[in-house]
Amino acid sequence: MKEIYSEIRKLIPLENIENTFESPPERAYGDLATTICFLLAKQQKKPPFRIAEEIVGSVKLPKNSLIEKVEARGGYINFFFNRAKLATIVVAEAAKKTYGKPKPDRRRVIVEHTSVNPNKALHVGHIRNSCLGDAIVRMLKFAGNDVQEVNYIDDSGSQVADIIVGFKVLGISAETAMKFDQYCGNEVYVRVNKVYEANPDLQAKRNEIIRAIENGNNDTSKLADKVVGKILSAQLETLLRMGISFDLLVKETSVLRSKLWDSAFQMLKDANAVYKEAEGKNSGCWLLKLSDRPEFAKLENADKIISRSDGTVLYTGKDIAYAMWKHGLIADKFGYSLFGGKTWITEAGGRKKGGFGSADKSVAIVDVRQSYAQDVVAAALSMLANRKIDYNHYDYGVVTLSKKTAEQLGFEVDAATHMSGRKGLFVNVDDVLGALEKKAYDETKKRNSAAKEKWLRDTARKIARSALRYEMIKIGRENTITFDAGESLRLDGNTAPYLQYAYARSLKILEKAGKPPKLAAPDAITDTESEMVKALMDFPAVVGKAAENLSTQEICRYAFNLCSVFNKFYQDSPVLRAEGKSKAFRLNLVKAFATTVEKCFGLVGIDALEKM
RNA sequence: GGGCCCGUGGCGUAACCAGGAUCAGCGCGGAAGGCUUCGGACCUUCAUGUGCGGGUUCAAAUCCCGCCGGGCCCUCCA
Repeated sequence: MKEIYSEIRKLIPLENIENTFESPPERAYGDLATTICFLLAKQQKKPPFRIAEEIVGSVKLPKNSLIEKVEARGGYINFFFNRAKLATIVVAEAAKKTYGKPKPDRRRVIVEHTSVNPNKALHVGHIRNSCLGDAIVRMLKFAGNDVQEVNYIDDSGSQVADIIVGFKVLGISAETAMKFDQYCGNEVYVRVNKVYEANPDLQAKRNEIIRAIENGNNDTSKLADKVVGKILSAQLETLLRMGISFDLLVKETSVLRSKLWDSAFQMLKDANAVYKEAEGKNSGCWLLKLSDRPEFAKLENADKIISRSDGTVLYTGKDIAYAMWKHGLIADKFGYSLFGGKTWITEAGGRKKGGFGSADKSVAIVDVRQSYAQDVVAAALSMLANRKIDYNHYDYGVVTLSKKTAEQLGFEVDAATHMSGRKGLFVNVDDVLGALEKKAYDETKKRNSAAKEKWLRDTARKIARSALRYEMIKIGRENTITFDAGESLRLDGNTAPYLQYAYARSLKILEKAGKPPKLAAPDAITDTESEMVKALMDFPAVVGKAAENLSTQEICRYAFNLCSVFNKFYQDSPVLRAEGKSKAFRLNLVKAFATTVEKCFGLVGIDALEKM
């Protein structure tokens, strides 16, 4: 690519011209365009088209240049390359492992995602978070960052207490043949909430249980720890089925029991960031001082309660302590132990261990409804540090259920509706994956009737999870997703299987061809070949921009376009039956395609299948 | 009272942040076609669209202001 840009620079020695390149909308307008004349028009007070004409008039093309023609058109300067030469350069570049890799950013980044209350199974809303988070982890790793993938376990909140109420107070059996997270979320939690409605006094019991869990070291807290562990394992099983796992699980009880909160609270007091309310309705509470900050000043009651009048701490308070740990603003008080595989968990009795926390940057994947709470955390950090804290709330829209799907679950609604764990109005990820896997299995078997059962299952599993992941991250993060059980089972059109299929086809060609011959410039180049080259040429810019914005959507869009161009190419340009230079070129083009698609897959978490 | 997000053909989305060249792309659904083919989870063609009103600009889906619809958030829940 550099080669191309430096050629242009030689012709048109203007500053910053590299940043003004874009793809022309139509092939008749050339292969690359610059918008620099529109910028110059403002400075020079001349119409853009005149400047373009002047510049083009002064250009003298050397012989044998990569650039064959330069044209002014409506203020744009369009470059026409020798397409065969350009193709050779691009294909050679794109086949390299390093193609598209940005300059490495070595900073340590903590990405927190999923963070589902450990009292239920993951539903389709939670999985949007996990899919985004895992893709962001992948993108940051690609960019060279040292990434810690963390899941925050809110094991001291009321939702866990509700389950314990069910077991301990209502005497619901803890034995079940169901997957344990589903049993607790679908059955126990819903039942307990029904009892609350009929018998509000029971809620006092819950508050007792919450306090016992916070204090730790008693029968109730031990039971809660055990139940949480079992639910958490079941949740992680679902995530593993999605191809997602963590480096660390941070339990909220650890924030309390390790005294991390106490230290954080003391630091907040020392920094004069909090005060105790002496009178009024908030008497006895500790509040975070936000009223003098411009982003909160307009609120009616700007200051935020972080500690209750009975001395217990609110969620936001614990979140502040946790954020301080993320950024190394506080000493690491956690003990750590292994929680299966390579995943660590914070544990009161665990050992001291360096290497966690103290990141240069953190990204919290949390849905948009918590923007205010996240702003409070960020504000607290800035009050405590004398440097800029790179704390990022990555927000995204929620997932709602379509009218039809809600009705299928037995609820009467007049439109798409929010999910509710309390009411039992939700769709579990396990169920969606199950249905997707079944469908993918049938489709795969149709095409590979002789294949082994194990391979079929494995392939179906990979198709299913890729499809679900892609569905969750291919659209803009600010959009609300309306989940429809029927609609989501599609495996054609703009879906992961479409991409996987294109990839599998390309590998088949390469496999049949044997070792690809050495790349040589073809004598001529067809339109579809040229479109392939153009798509491959766009890769570095797309990845660079997507990594900078942490935009999963841009990678998805690029990958879809690339595969779609490949399918067209595949349709009208035979590779194996081509001859001589053309065959050599096409094979290398296919190879470059496969390599680039693999990178896209790696970035967003789609499985690259050789066969499907 | 304050703040955030969304509004693009029947449905779902892209382009908006960093305004530009064309039929405003694409997928689903609808209509019509394509296997003497390296795998039809594919390809080709057609129909239908920027919520409303102003402003800025040579140029607005994009920026600014005001409406109208929908969703969300703003202290002892998480």
